[in-house]
Amino acid sequence: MAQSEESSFRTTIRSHALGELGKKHEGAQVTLCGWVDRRRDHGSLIFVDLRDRYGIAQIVLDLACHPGLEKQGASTIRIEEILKVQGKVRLRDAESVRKENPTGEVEVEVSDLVFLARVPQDVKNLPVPTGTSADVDAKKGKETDEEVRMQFRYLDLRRPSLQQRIMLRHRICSAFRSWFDSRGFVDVETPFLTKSTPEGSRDYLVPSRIHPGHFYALPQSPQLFKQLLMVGGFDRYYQIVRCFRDEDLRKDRQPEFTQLDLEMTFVTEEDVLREVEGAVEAACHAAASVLEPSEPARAKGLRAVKAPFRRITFQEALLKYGSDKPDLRFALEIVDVTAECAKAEGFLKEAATATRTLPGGKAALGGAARALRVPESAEKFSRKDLDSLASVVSDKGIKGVAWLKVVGEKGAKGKDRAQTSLGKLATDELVEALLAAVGGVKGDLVLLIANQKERTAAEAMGLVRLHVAEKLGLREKEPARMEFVWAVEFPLFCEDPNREGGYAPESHPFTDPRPEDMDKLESDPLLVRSRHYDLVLNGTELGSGSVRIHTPELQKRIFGILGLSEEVQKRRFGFLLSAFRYGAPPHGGIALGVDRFCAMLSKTPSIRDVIAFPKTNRATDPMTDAPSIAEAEQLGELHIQACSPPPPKP
RNA sequence: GGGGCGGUAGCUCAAUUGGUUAGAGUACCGGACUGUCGAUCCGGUGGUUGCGGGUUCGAGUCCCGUCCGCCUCGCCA
Repeated sequence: MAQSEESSFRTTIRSHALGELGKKHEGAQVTLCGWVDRRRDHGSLIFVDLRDRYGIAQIVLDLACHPGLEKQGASTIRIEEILKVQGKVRLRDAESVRKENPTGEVEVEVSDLVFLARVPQDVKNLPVPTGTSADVDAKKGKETDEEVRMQFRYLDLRRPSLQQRIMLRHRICSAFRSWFDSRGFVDVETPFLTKSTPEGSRDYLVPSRIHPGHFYALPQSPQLFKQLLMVGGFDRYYQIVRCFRDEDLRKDRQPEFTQLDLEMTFVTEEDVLREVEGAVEAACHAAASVLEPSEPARAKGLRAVKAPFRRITFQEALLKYGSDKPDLRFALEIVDVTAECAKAEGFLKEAATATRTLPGGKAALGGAARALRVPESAEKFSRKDLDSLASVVSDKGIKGVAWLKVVGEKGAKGKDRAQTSLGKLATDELVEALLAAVGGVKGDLVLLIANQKERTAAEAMGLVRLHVAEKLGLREKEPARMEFVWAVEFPLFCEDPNREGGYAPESHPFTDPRPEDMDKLESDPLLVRSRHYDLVLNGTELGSGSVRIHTPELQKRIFGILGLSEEVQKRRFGFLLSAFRYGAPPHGGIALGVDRFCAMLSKTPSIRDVIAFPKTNRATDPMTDAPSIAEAEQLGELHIQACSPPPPKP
C-alpha cells in the first residue's frame, strides 16, 4: 500500500519530494512543496508544474471539483512562487503520459492550496529567467547575461541544470572522501591565515591588527603544511581545500578554487598514482550513477574509466603530441623528421641543423623538424585553411606551416606525386623521404614545421595537431570519452626567463630528482629528470604532484642551483628546512583541481558552472558587491591606508 | 597591462546610408477558456539605447573618453 511506504524526504511540512512521485504512489494522499516552474491556466482548470531539487511533478487544480481552491488563490499563481498543496496522486490517461519526465506517469489532484511564499506585486518581473525555462532558453542560445545571473545567483541556482551540476560535484567529492577514508587517509585542516607558499603567483594578503605592518597570506595551496604533516607522522593525508591566487582570471580560473590535496609517506610515484587512479575511477563511477537516467551515453563513458591509467613520459608526449598534456581521444601522431630535413636544402636544413648555446657554454643541436600526417584530408583543407594555420603557431614565433598534399601514388614524380607549399625545396627525394617517415599515402595531407629550437617546433606542431583535430571534429567526436593519462619524467629545471643563464623549477623546488640523473644536477641541470607527474584528461591538466625531497642536504643543494641565497632560503622556507633536520620520511603527493574536474565531468566549459557562488573575470561578486571599500576607521585599526583613493562607484 | 566581441523594455534580440512616435518574442497586468505540458486566443503596461562629452538641422547608429561583462594573450600549475 502506497501510504505505508514513508518517503525519506518527508518533513513536518511535506510528505514527499516532487521528483520521487511515480506509479507506485497511485491513490496516495500527499502533501507537496515546491516552486512554480510553469503554469497552464485554462480558467477553471489549471495545471502547474511544481519543481524541487528532486524533479518536477504536474499538479492539477480543478476549480469545478474543488471550489475552495478559487478562494485560496489558485488563479493568481505566478511563476517561482512557493506552494504547498495537498491532494491525491492519480495515473494520467495514456495519451497524456510524459515519458521524458520521471514523474510523467502521474499527476496530483489538488484539494488544498497554501502559498508558502508569494512574489510581491511590486516585483513585476523576475530579474532573470529561472527554472526550466532558463535551461530551455539557454539550449536555444538565449543565455542570460552572466553578470545578472551572478547578481541574482540565488535565482539562477534554481535552474535544474545548475542544481544538477552542483549535486554532481557533491557526488564526486563524496566519492573522493569515502575512497580516501577507506584507504586510511586522514582529513586534516591546514591554516588559511598563513605565510606565502612557493607557487609563485600573487598572494591575497590579510592585514594583522595585532602586528602593525604584518600580513598573513592566504594559501595558494597547502603544499608546505602537508609536507610538515608527513614530518609529523600522518603518513596518509588528504583534504578538499580552498586555495587562493591573485592572478587574472579565465573561464577555468577563479581567485579561490578547490583542490583535492593529498600526501603520503614511505612511497614512490607508483603508490601515489595508484591511490589517485582509484579515487578518480571511483569519482567517475559515482558521476556515472548520477547521470545514468538522464544521459546514458555519458554515463557509459564514465563507467568505462578504469585504473590503471596510461603513462607517457614528458619526452614522448612532447614528441608525439607536442604537449605535456596530450589529448589522446584521437590518434594524429607527430613524427620527428629532423633527419630527413637535414638532408634537404634551404630553411628546412637550416632549422634542422641549427645549434644553440646552452647555459654553461655548451653547444647542442637545438633545431628540429616535425611532421603531422592527416589521413585522407588533402581535400578537406583549402588553401585558405592551410594559410590560416600560420595564426595558430604565430604565438610560438613561427611564421607558417608548410604543407604537402599527396595526390599521386608512389612512383609518380613532382606535381603528379604531391602539391606542396615548399616549392622548389620539395625535391622528389625529400618528398619521398618525408612520406616514408610519416607513412603518407595518396589523399593524405602532411603538415611540416621546422624551427631552430626543438621545443618550439614540437609545441607549435602540438597546437597544429589540436587545431586540425578541432576542424575535423575529432576532439568531441565521442563526447563521452574520457582519456586519462599520466605524464611522467618531467625535467626538474627549466631556463629561468628572468635570469639569464639561471634555472627555475619546472614545478616547485621540493620535487625530488630521479636518482639515475643525480650526477647531472650541477653539470647538466636541464637534462635532469624529476619525480614529478601530471594527471591529464582529454588534453587538460587536472593536477600535478611529485615525490618530494626529504633531506635538508639535497633541499639546500637544489635551492643553491636555483640561486636562492642562504638568507632567502631561511626566510621563506626556514621552518621546512628545520623540520627536515629532525627527520623527514620519504614522501610524495599530488593536488587535483576539483572545479576543473567537475566541469569536465559536467561537460561545461566554465568552472563558474560548478561553483555555487563564483566571481567575475575581475574577481568581483555582483551579488555581495565584494570587494568593497573599507572605512577609514577599520583600515586604521589594521594599521594600513589605501595609497590611491577608490574611484566613485557609478 | 594588451587584443577581440558585446552593453537597446525585467530577460533574449531587431532597428536599412545618420532621418517619422525605437520594434518583436517572452515575462508581467486585464479578459476569454475543463486535459494542458514553453497551453492557446484577444487587449494592455513597460525605454535616461551602460555613463560622460563631441559632430550634426537631426545620433541607438559617427567621433573621443570612461565603466562593466565575456573570450583571449601576458600572468597563472
